[in-house]
Amino acid sequence: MPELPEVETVARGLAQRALGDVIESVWIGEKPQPLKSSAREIADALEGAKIVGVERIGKHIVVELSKSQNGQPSAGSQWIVHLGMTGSLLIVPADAEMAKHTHLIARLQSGRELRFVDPRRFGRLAVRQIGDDNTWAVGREPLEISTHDFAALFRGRKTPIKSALLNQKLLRGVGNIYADEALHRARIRPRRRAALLTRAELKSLHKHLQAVLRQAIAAGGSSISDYVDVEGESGNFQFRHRVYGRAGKPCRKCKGAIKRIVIAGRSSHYCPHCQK
DNA sequence: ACTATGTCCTGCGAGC
DNA sequence: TGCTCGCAGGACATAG
Repeated sequence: MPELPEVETVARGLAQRALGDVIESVWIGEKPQPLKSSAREIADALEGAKIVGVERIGKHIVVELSKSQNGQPSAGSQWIVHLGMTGSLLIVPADAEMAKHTHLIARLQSGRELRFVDPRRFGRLAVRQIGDDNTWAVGREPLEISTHDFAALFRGRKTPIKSALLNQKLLRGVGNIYADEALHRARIRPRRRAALLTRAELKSLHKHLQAVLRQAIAAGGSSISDYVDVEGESGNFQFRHRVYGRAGKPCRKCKGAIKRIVIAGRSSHYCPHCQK
């Protein structure tokens, strides 16, 4: 499922392949749509707009749009895409077959199409004008936060460290896979109360979280479920998972069995020997 | 203010 | 083989 590294991969791919292209027209599917803004608002913002930037904020892809009306550049807007669990943004030839669960098609001036496909419909699409409230962009970026600020996030929190890592209001972009992987690398059990971690443990967690996210980005993300990048390519980081999805399998460090437990309704994987 | 839990949604795999 | 059932989980709503 798309977490920070996967969303970063998609955003980079989109920037590489679609920057400067113009959206000529937009088709949005019927049925309950995975939309935050209305279909009308989205179509109005996208049609005739040039893609002038793509960035990632947490798990959101932000597509910067620019329109000119009567030669005058109008105020910029942003198309915000959250992939949910199973969403993908794909750039395909216009004659490519339409995949099941395609919810939006943006026809590009270059002749290609940008399509949003999401079987489980946990994904969300929205548009906003520059200057609109951006209260959705809360939380700190895990790859930018200092060790000191990172440690401060967990002060006084009784919740398990695993849950705290998943809380997007604290850190944005960390999901179930990378929370488990970072905790294993930092040798911390997922159920430990966040506030009770030692300074050394928090320092280690900060270091390993950043490292695992960077390695995953370099590997094009983890293709669990149906994650693929804009060209439909899978990532490779799933082969380097040490705990996620490896319940019962031997720990790569100590050979003991990886355990699976449920924390706040989320599956959590760890090594009882290596993690304290 | 914080924490815990239920809900959404569909595909897939286990089990019979 | 063909069916049912439970699980997967990010964000949000709701309850405590």
